[in-house]
Amino acid sequence: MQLEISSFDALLREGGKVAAGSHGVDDLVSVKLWQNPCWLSFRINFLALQFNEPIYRWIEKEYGLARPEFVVLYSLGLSDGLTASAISSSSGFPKNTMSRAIQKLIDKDIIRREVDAADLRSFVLYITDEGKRIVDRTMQPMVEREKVMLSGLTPAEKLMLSELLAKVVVESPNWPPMINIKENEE
Amino acid sequence: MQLEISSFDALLREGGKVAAGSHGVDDLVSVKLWQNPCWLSFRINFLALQFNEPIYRWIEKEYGLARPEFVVLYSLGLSDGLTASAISSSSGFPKNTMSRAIQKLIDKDIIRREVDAADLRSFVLYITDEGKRIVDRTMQPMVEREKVMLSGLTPAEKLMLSELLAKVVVESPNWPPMINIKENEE
DNA sequence: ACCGTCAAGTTCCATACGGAACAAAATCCG
DNA sequence: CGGATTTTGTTCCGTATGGAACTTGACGGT
Repeated sequence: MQLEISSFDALLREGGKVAAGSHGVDDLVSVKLWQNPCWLSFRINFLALQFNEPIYRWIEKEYGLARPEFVVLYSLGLSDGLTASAISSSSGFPKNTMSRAIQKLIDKDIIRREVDAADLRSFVLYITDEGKRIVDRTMQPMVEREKVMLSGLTPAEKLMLSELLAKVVVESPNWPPMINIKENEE
Repeated sequence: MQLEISSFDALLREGGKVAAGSHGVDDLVSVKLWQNPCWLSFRINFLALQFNEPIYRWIEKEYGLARPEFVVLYSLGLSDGLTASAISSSSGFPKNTMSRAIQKLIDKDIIRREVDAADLRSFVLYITDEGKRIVDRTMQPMVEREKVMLSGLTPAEKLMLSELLAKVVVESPNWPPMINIKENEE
């Protein structure tokens, strides 16, 4: 078990530790931040949670839409006329979950569905006026939440973060699909 | 509805677009990347998914541990002797989910529980040798997965990303708690 | 020392979730 | 063409999930 950690890896995971200090942050969070071989996944997951939890809770309360439903709606808000499978694959939710969400949205008259003449299996989804109204209303708090989350960064830092995250996302199709991992039991 | 988007906001969300191109990336992903007022949350959630989905699927298959169980185990691996509530609050899982996960881990002899003499309500959790073994075995693929995800960045960029994410996490206690959002219906 | 409040964990329960099997249509290919 | 294979979306069903109520112990104030 040569767990030999390169000093660059250590540098990576402790990146910015000195400058930051451990202000109000929870003890365990501190450990997961600075003494964690998997710094990336922790930070990403933590931040995703900090965004999702309050936002989706609020959307549920305010508009009665569960997360999968809102994902559909939001996607159509960005690009009207999508199919269920497109939304499913871009969001990571399984297609049966999307199917149910779509059904509920149709029942609520938030989206509309038309058979695709070119492919009789699939449907094209469109956002209704009611749907647009909801998207408009929810956009503000979401953008606001992001703004709050980024408020500790300078404009230059925000830009840098945006670029770096985008770069990683763009690279994602090239990643090996995490095949069964090396079965090397030595 | 003055939706006036500042040009800096536009710059932010399109950060790095030119350099990146839209190689193999899915159409909708592309839209969500570059034409999305909520660039941060999309990118964060997308990347979290890219890490979590394969890793937790593999851990489940290989060691029979569901995600909440593994979160407990991993936390104890980083810092032995925690309480359930500490793990719950640092991970974002509700405490009843943690409670069940802990029960299962105890049954499987992966962790151990002792009453805290100082506070008879709470228990202190310890990882067993079996638990340590599992953590050791899972660490490698997780670190590997992160390495793959970051493979498109230069060392300097990785360091920058690490620092920026850490900085945002450290700031999180200072964020306003997303109180009911402004109820300003004008 | 006592009572109201709070915090740690557990249990209960309705519901959402996601894997798997499925039907129907498109596509591939000899 | 015509059968095998893939793709789209739905249905079925066992299980995990998380809100709420609950139990027990700690704590703070008078």
